[in-house]
Amino acid sequence: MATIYEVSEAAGVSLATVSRVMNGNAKVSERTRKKVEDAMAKLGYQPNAIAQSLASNRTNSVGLLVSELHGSYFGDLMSTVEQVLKKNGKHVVITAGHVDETREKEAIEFLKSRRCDALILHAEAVSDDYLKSLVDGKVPVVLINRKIDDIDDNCFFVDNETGGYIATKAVIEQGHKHIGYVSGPLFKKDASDRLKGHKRALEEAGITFSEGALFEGDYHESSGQEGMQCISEQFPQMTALVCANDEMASGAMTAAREAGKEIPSQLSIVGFDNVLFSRYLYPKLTTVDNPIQAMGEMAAHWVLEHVYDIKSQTPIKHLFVPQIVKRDTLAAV
Amino acid sequence: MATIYEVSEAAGVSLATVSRVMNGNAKVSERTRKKVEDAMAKLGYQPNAIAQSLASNRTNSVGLLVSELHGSYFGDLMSTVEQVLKKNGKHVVITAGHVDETREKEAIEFLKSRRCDALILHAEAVSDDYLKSLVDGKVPVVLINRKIDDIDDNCFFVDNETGGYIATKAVIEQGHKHIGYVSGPLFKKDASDRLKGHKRALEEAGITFSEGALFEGDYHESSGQEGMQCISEQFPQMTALVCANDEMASGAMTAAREAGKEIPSQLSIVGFDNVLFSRYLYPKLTTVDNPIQAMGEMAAHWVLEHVYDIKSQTPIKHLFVPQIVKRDTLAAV
DNA sequence: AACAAGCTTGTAAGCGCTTACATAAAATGG
DNA sequence: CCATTTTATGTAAGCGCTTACAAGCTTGTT
Repeated sequence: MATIYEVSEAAGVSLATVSRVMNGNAKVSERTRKKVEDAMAKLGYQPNAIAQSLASNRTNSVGLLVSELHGSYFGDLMSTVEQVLKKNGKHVVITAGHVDETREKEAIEFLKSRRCDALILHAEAVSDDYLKSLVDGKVPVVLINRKIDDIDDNCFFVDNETGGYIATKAVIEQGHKHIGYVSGPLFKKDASDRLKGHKRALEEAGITFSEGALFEGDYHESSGQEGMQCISEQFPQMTALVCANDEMASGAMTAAREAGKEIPSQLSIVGFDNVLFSRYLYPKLTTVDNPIQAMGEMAAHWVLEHVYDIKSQTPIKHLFVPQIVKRDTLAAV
Repeated sequence: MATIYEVSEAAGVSLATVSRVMNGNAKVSERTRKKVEDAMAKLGYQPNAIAQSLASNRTNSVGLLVSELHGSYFGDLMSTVEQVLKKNGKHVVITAGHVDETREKEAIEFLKSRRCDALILHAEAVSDDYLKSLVDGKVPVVLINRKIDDIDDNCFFVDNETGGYIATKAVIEQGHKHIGYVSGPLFKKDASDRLKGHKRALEEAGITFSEGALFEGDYHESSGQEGMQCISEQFPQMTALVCANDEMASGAMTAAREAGKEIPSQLSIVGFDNVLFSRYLYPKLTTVDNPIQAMGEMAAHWVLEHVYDIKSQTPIKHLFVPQIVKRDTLAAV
């Protein structure tokens, strides 16, 4: 692997000059630029990014923490962030935190130790205080899908309460009165917010919430099945089921079918997130669009603007409002 | 950010000693180790991975190239590779090549410039020769889902021809004689191999292949829909459709339903890959399991063994044989 | 022709670590 | 108790770059 030294020798110029043509910033005469470029090409020279980073204190890479590397939701997030950043010559270093406090912290430490220029975090397990101190630290940090008071400017989040509200509202508008709800794990803020919205919609419509109509799942498909079974036992009059994400909605659909219920004629189902596969389901899932891609894009733009001084045309916005996506699993009672 | 120098000062020892306790390799007395560790804790010292890499010529990170950051197939791959490597203290740097020759090369150059200790590539667009020269280069490289003669030892691949064969065989065994096929883009080796297997199965059963029964798709859902429509026009007697991946199978199912055909009573469908959502589909998709996770695991183990000298218990294997997963979209004619 | 002003290039000091080598201290043996 | 080996620590030279600063060249101007 050729080094800058060999290039400088081959081109008959100093190290500094080679560095200059590499970075294209300082002024170099056409003739020497050409000489250097030829030498680089001849040697197949490839700058050592590690050495560059050490010397310049810039890595041109931003760290991205997600909970998992698989799954539509995170796939969409990673994909969007990478696209925006790559378009501007920056790179993404991705790590997974697996919704575990220790592992999230480790992942963040890793990103910091790699001297990422900025961090984009979808952190679910670490505390607000930890994140606050992180934001107060030296490396710029933004949070996705999390709102923490005092550091609102570093947060990009969707209004989950409203999301839960509109999901249930859509169901109520179809005349349903007996509505089940499969929530996510309630220690998660997004899950409890969505539930709160659900309850508000019920209340507003004069429907009393019943404990038997609620099942606390874990956002995975299987708990949607469980939830479906559990609720239909305790709350057999149910005509509609709202699920806190699409995975669980899919599980619920499977369980409903196994129980001989037709969707949507006998049971309406609404999901949340609008991940890609919700369109593949049969019937196509009515769901609440969670603008994860828009958030990822915003976060990336924030970083470009604040860290690399690359302004984008679109203004930065922090709060995203979810919208209902009506498809085929919701029908009038 | 404290440096090793400040730690050495605080602990009253030399740089070298601090480095030694950090790396835990050389011998350091209990007393000084304690002093250093205390100093580190007090200063909140965090080693600079960039500087470590430059000095040691080791990054402890392996590069992973995938085609996209979203999608079940790549999600599974990234997730598995990360898990195996992280368990052994190594990190993954992920990049996307977007099935484009230039972008794949750029992504690989990026990984090399970051001085990854090894590369795991799911490269689809670059040539065999390019990959061969890469393998002959200095940084260890393994290929996933690609077999290139002469460098078999660096390849982990599934027998796509057999996969195509067993998919079609399964259909034939159910008595079908009029079988459509939606292939992937035929410039891709896996797509053409699967088609080859399909043709072999037909031939073996004495069924003549008809051009009208074939549609060349692009592996995306929409082309499954197109394929379904196109084939049922030109080949209306079709009773079963084999698709070269699950996404297209899902699209085909949608199109079939829109055309009023019931699955599987009027039309059997078989997919390929067995991605996660194939289980969520209704009816649940019969498909060919593509052991992407197993391949990812193997590739990671290969790297651990060859680059980091960490042996695993399971022997390295290069060829993976796909298996049919019978679910609900395949019925007797 | 002499000189200032502007360009272009070179020199050298780091960036924060690792590691071969040298040296000092402790342990061993006769 | 001294010579010899072993063990613990320090010294200093890099790793491959960037970037102040200095120095050398061109110009244009008078």
